Amino acid sequence: MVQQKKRTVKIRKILKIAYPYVKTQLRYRNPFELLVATILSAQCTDKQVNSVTKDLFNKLKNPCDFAHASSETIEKLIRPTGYFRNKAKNIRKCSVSLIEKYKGEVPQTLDELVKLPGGGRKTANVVLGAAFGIPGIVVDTHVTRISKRLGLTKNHDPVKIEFDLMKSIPKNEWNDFCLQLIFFGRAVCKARKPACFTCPLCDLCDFTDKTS
DNA sequence: CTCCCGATAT
DNA sequence: ATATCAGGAG
Repeated sequence: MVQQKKRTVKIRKILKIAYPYVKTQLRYRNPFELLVATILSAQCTDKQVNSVTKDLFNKLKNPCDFAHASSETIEKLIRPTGYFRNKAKNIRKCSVSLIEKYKGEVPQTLDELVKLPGGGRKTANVVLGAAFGIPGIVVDTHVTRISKRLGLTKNHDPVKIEFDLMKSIPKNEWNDFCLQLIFFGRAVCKARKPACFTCPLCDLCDFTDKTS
């Protein structure tokens, strides 16, 4: 629909003005550190991830270090991020896989990244975008919530939302657009108490908050 | 679908 | 006390 297309263009323009320079808040020095940090970021704030990765990457520097470390060692280092048993196990399996399949390097395609233990489409697209500059739609909790509120999708399935956004957003803006939604989601269009009164998109949005 | 789970905001 | 945080595996 033509109206819907124009609305999407307006939304993109306003978000670009509100968040002109977006970059992941996850701290990392190489693709492998970003991969680990992104696995740790599941159901956890970036700030909380950064608080453990400083010490974590000081002690375990590469896939080989993680592969040889015990699960207990990794668990202790990442505990504050939650889901620490699953995450420790996944990061170790992921490191083993990187060594066996890719000589310890992080692969640069979506198909290869999604097959790594502990990393799904969201993790894969974060790594592709931030570490390698390859366009990808990152569907996390913020992107899901806001896409629905703004009517950019009617779907609930993250993969369907990813493909809906791929169709309506120019490819060279996929990464920035998702990061803009995430910053916007943290500051304004929050899950719990959205700040609709100060929202720059309120005229383009039909969502009404029922919790306040 | 359920389970994993600590830290923080409300 | 409860909802939420750059989700993924079984």
